Amino acid sequence: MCSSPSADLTAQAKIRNAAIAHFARDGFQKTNLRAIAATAGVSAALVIRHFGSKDNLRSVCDEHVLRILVRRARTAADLVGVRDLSQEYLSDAEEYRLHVQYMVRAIEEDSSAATTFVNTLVEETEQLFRDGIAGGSMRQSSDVRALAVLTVLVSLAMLTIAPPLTRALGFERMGPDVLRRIGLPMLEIYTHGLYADDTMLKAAQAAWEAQRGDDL
Amino acid sequence: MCSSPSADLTAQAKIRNAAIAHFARDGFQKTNLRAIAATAGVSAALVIRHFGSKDNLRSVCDEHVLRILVRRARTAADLVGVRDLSQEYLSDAEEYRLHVQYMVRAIEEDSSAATTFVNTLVEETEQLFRDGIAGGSMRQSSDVRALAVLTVLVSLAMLTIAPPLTRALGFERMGPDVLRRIGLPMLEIYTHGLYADDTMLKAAQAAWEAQRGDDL
DNA sequence: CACGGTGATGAACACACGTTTACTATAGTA
DNA sequence: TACTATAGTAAACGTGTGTTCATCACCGTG
Repeated sequence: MCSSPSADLTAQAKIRNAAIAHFARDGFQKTNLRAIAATAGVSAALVIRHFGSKDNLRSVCDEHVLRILVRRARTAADLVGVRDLSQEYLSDAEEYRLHVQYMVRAIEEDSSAATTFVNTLVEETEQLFRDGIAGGSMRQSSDVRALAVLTVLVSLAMLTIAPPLTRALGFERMGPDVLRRIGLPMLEIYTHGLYADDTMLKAAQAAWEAQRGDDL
Repeated sequence: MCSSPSADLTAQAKIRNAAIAHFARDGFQKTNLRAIAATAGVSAALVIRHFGSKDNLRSVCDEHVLRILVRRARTAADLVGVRDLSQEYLSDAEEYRLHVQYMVRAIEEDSSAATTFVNTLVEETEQLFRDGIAGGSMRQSSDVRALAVLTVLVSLAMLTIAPPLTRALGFERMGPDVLRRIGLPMLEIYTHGLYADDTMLKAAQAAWEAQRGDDL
């Protein structure tokens, strides 16, 4: 694929890829142009020359990653939630992980690309759920849209577990092993649930009803 | 409580509270000392005078928030995952939300306080699960530790849903309404599961087994 | 009153970093 | 060859920001 370290790409592409890597790993703020230029093997001035400004470079990276991920999301929409994302993740580790990481950073910073990406995921997931419910492979839900948002949220959270969480699992760094370890319980919950009965659910429903009464 | 805007606290406390608010809202990098000083109603130099450096100010804030949250986590450990955290969240909105937000930022930046906080939560949750399983209120699990990490992860993710996700739900900003809307599906999943049968689980187990074979 | 010690300040310093500028080199082309 | 466009660079500039410095303004105490 195009994951070759620094092939004979155009300088623009090399800079863009370096920027994506840095933004994904360290965030937009912490990354400085000179670092991007260094990994791209060019001068800092050239970055500006080609992209105008750091902000515009971010926009270009946003669009680039967004296009790749959305295409992938659409083609891979034959399985649900954890399964599709984590399978993708496990299959093409490096590049995919980078792009997902990038997009999560974008979500944290609330860029417009993030909105598009999230909306696509949610839309795709919701449709998947409606089909699954109609087809009988999934349980009925009181709020399919909220369910879709929730599963997207959980999937994204799982794919980018923060270091403290991974260490709590006994791993040093995030990786396929971590995902396998934590994906199984997720699927168990998705198939069997977590509680033995519905007392928690009933209690929460009651509490929230009562509180809604208080509020208004 | 101590949530009075700018009572006759000592200057140190005012600065610390202002710093916590800014760090939680904008992150450590983006907030500058002069902004903190402004909301605290003092000069930037005084911040340094009292705390030595911005980094040390962060450490003090870390410990402060950590102490409060850990105490709260221990006393509130009578319910599980979503329930306890979100109930807490809904009951004492402002301050608690601020502290949770702060800690999530700390987790993102992998500070030592975040590690302590996460470990406490996971430990507490795991014990809760073991008790629940023994007592019959919760289902058996193949990996209780991973389950604990997962539920902590999900709870934290839910409490800090990013703007794009909340907008996908039709809300403008995160708040109690969002939490109620997304908490119910979470509890439904926790009690009934998501899938109608265990084909997904079986398939994933098989796929991961096969892939493990490939890897080694 | 004098006088240290403490809380507080504005101005200046130092550095990091995004950006600009002046300049070089290479290559296609009339 | 001369000209223009393109790709590239090093060095300088300007700004934001963490930090230091010299200096007040108190205030309790001898």
